[in-house]
Amino acid sequence: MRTIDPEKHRQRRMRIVEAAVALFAEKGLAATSTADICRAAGISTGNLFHYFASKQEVFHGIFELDRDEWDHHFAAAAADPDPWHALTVVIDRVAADTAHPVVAGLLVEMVAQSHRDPVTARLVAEGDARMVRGIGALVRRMVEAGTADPGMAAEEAARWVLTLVESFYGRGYPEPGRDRAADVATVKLLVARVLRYRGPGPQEDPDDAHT
Amino acid sequence: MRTIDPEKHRQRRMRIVEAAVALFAEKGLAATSTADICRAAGISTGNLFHYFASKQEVFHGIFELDRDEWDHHFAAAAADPDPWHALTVVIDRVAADTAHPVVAGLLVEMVAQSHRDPVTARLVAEGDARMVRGIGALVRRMVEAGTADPGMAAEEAARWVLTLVESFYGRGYPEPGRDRAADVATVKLLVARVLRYRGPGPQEDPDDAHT
DNA sequence: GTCTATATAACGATAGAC
DNA sequence: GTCTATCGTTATATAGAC
Repeated sequence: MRTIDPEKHRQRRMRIVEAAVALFAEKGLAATSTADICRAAGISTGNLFHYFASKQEVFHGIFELDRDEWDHHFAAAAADPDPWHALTVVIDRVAADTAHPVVAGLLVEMVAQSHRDPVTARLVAEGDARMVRGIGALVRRMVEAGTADPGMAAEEAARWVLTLVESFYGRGYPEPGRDRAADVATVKLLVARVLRYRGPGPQEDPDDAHT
Repeated sequence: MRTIDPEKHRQRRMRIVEAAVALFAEKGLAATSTADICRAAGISTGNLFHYFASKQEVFHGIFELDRDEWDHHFAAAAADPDPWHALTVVIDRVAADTAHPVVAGLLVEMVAQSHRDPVTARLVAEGDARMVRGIGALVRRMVEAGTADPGMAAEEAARWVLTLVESFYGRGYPEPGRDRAADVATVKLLVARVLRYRGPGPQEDPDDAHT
């Protein structure tokens, strides 16, 4: 067999993508040069184009990194007997991921590119659909168990949960007064309110009875 | 007096900024050339630099367009005797603004730039602070009137309201199944839940009593 | 104040040696 | 497969005519 390496080629590609991630996050797609990427990846200037036809293709490769990871997470969530607990684990994970400025910067760049590049738009749409599907399955289980009553379709409710969770992306400016752990707790509280969750678990403040 | 035109100069600047808005929204800051902006503004290639020292400065000029407008809106909101009604007007306004793809594209570009340019970060922070202050004042009035009980400080609650409202920015991909009018209604519903609003007005579904 | 012309540098992508 | 060299283009910003 002469066909040399279907796997090694893929690994080389991913190595370039991983080197590009930090640059795209810091400077954006347009302001990052292919020479920058090659330098960060430890390859020579033009060698990138043996693995990708264009700079955009490198950017699109980023989405593959996310995909397998979240498929795995939602498989674990489906195996969790308590759907509310599984949802809090998902929220914690997004919060932990976006605590890295690189991830936060990359996510806003992805969304910005989604507004102008159809391929990126499709990849973002697929990523969102995966999140909505995964969260929606958890919401459905809560509704069927009678612990939540969002008053709308499960996947519709999941989209609004995702909106609250996306507040972790941040706005790019420092917010010294904010405590991330407190924000995570608040998101869980507000998600419970949005889903009208009333099952077991820390869904509302102890001093809930007001006047 | 020889000093010719403090006002005409300002108008010329704003004309250039307005021409640049659509380009920044469509292609992003880095991918938009100053020659593009000059062509759109109807001036010759280098003439832009008589009004702005750099392309970034043109981008920063965009924020001035927003500022006066929202100061005006929140002054009107403060004069509204019903704070919940005033809040729904604010929500309607953001929804209407972001219905334009240009505005939506521009907002995500602003947030993306905020992650890498300190000046933009400050301008975005000031804009957010203005929104939080305005919405927070309305929340405080509801709390004092006893019609809302968010269980947190008014400006903290306002930040979460803003998070829900920002879902109107969109994600850049078409969502054919979505109805914008329905989304606006849902945001108002969820804002009511987040604030635990129980005053007069359409704050919850008629079929609220579940089982 | 507005124009044309251009300095200087860097870009993405390709070609061909090894 | 990886390298060096480079093509052709385009960028921001400036200089100087009018």
